Amino acid sequence: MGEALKLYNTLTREKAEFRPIDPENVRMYVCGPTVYDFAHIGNARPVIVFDVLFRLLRHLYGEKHVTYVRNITDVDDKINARAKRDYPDLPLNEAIRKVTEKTADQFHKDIAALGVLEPTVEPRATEHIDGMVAMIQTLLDKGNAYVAHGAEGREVLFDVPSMPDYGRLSRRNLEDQQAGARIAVESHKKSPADFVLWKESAADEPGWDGRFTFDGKTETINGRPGWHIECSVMSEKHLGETFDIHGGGLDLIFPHHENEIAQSCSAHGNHVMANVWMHNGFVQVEGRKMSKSDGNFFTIHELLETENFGGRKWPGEVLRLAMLMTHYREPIDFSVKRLEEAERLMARWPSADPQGGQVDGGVLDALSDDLNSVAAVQRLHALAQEANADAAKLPRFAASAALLGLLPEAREVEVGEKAAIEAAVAQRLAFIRDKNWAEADRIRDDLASQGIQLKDSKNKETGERETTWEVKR
RNA sequence: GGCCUCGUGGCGGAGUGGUUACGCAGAGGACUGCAAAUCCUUGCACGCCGGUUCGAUUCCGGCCGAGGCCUCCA
Repeated sequence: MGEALKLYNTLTREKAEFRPIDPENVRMYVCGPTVYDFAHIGNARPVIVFDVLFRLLRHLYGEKHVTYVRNITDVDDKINARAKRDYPDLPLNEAIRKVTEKTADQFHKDIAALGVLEPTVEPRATEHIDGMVAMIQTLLDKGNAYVAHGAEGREVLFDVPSMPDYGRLSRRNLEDQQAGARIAVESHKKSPADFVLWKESAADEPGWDGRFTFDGKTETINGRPGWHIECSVMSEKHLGETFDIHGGGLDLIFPHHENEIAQSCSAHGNHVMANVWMHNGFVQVEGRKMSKSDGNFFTIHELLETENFGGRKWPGEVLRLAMLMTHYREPIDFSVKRLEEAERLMARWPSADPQGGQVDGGVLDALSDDLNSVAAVQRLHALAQEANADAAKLPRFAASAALLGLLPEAREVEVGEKAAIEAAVAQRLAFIRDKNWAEADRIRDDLASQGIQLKDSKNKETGERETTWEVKR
């Protein structure tokens, strides 16, 4: 038996053994994209990291015993702005639907190319408006929320001081934050840290009828939800009030995850939303965080399909491997050199069928140590070399690579094609015997352009040249 | 100003109180008509200053540097 799974928990800042609440149903929630624009490679990182964790959990607890929820945020003011810009002639709701559908489709296409499995559930914010209204009402009823008049209409705000544990995840103490911080003073808030749960919409903004009872009266506020409430509602709906793992990028610790905890725990009257909180580090460009607001980003799509990065396109599996060559909590400096190294490494890996193969214990132990994909990849590379030398070791390599989602998919070679290749190889050997190098090399180049890699060696006994071949990915 | 993370050779990165992984790239060699692949050999490091210690890259303290969060953000 291998090592027990250990995970680093942002809540405790310690690595500890993972014990699921219910091994029959291990539950994980990861914050997904806001669909208003192409996802960049920094957005891809949590998707890949938690995909590896998802695969590992399925391996450890069984495919049917893991529920992975990754949401799609399709309510957001950035989406509204994009809709107005891109479809000025359409009614707003229609324009918004166009933006979110198009962007979500692109996202799915992009991450599929990165070898990411579909989550068990992929809920959308717009499908959970009723749940949000209900949770907000609960917070109003319990005295954790209040209604105030902001600059753009009425707002339902979360009353941060009503939550004694607030700041536990991010280790912030609100008083100490104030000095030097860029917090805009908004006088309608009782406390500067209070955040929006529901915001009244103007006529040209999308809105839903939220019926709330507060201050002894019931009113309908046509509005839209704040960013944080959706995750509290969707995680509760699909995973329950308390679940095992909540993940996302480092920048979500505060305020997003802190606020989720405040909402969920206040609404549920408990102290734990998720037992383990995991956060991945950033993808950086020249030592700086890659972000849309700074404009220093590359989209997944342009890496896959254009020649904007390093003057060429990059296969999804190379991007995935490049990502896994650094531990998920460390920053990654994204560079051409890094992608090239990943590609070189992978080029030496055999392709094989993972069916029936046993996952290597070393790979499993590495992943079990807080998802140490670096050590896992190194072990995988060693397994690849063993498999290259001894075909009996192929299944182990293949099964291990599949656990990381890095299994090279060999192109199927049909019987007819195989015969043609072998004929060409024989013909080339004949040309070589005649020292007709030009023709021999032409065949070699020809096959290479079809993705067939030739490997020459010398027979030890006879001294004759022998040529084997394989399908390159 | 508050809070957090990090600092190992060209790059990616392990690890340990005392023999300094490993991979990639580089160099040299074997093999080859030339390549590719493969094999062998090889150079290069632990941010700085103190302390503890027989001995510290590893423990403690300080410093310097980098990055992040405190505003939308994976």
